[in-house]
Amino acid sequence: MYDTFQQYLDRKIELTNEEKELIRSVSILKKLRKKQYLLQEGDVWKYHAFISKGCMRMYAVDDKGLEHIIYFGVENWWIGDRESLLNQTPSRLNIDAIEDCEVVLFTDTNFEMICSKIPAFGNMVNAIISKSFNVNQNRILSSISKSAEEKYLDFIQKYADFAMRIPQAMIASYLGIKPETLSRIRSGITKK
Amino acid sequence: MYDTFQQYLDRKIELTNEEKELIRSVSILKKLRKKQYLLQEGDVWKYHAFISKGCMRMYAVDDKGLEHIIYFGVENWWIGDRESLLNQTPSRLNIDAIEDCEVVLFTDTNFEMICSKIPAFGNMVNAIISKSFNVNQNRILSSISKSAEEKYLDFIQKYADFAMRIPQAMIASYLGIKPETLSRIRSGITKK
DNA sequence: GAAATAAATTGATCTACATCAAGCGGAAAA
DNA sequence: TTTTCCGCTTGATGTAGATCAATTTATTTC
Repeated sequence: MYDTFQQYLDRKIELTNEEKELIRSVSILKKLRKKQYLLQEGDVWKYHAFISKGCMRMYAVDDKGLEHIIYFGVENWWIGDRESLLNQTPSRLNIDAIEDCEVVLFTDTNFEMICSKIPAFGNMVNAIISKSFNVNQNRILSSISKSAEEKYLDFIQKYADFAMRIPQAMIASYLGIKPETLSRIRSGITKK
Repeated sequence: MYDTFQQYLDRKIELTNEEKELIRSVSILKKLRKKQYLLQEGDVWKYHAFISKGCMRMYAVDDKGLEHIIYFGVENWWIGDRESLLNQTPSRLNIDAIEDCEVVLFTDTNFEMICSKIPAFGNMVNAIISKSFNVNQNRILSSISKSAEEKYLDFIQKYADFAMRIPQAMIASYLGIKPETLSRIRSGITKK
């Protein structure tokens, strides 16, 4: 279960065996069944979570009870509510498993300890955050400037490797459109 | 001109006089007239920019020539294209001055040097990036889940301190709606 | 492998927002 | 002062996407 994470690390940075062991020693392995929550609205998020297997989503539920997905994560991606973690405030978000999943968790304290003891690790983390920032900025641009069809085409191109693992209704939610609309867009595309 | 930045630093972190001097010694002061570019599409962004006076915007221009504003910055905010900076690729974005502005620039090299020589500064930068990440994530949620009117009300509440300095058409662009629509929303609100 | 449940499609209609176009008021230029 | 421009408003109409509702097609579950 830890293998995927170790391989991920090996691809990103060079570590001594002691460093590897340090990281491993504070890791927490967790399995999640499909539909199981990793984080539930109202709870305070305390971790840094690496997905070693499966597919997850992070979403908010509005006053009308509608779900709005703001993030998907699969193998080798990180997931979590950084806002709740940073401010130690109850999360307004939910994270749950779209498929049976395995995750590697680090408490924030341990994670910070690793970052400071192993600079390469800290740098890797900063790089990931920077990249995520850019991804979000591009998504904002897309959301204010593109049509539903363009957003969908961008999505399946950008996330080609896992897009087919995600139910259409969830993709629609992520794009901010209705499932019916996405269905029509798809049938429109295949006709072309 | 440098005062605003120095005061900003003093509010955020404690520095020795030597450290202050180090930072100051590599700072670049720049004045911008209204409408002047700080970054133009196609150029590679090389800096970290702090706005000490005025109001700026960052935006993309689409194939139809329409501008889409993805960010506003005022006094005490940072601005820049982190994607272009990180990858050293030509920027797809423009940054220009909405009012006459003053900015404090640091080349990326000097900025990294400061971050590593003055850990408190580096930590401050990481905190800013984390916060920006959260801001962007909230904006994504808003954009996929709220009506035009809700987005506008959120905007003027969140950015009450400078919202009135920004032309309505630009606010509309930022929200991903048309100026006519925003005008109608506003007249609808005041009637209530 | 049938029954039950959930996901996706399809049609009819509705609405929020866009588009096109004209006009107004206020600031800047001449 | 007049002229020009620009930001904003207002009206008439168009349209992308939403809503409501009925089926069909997959997936679970027993």
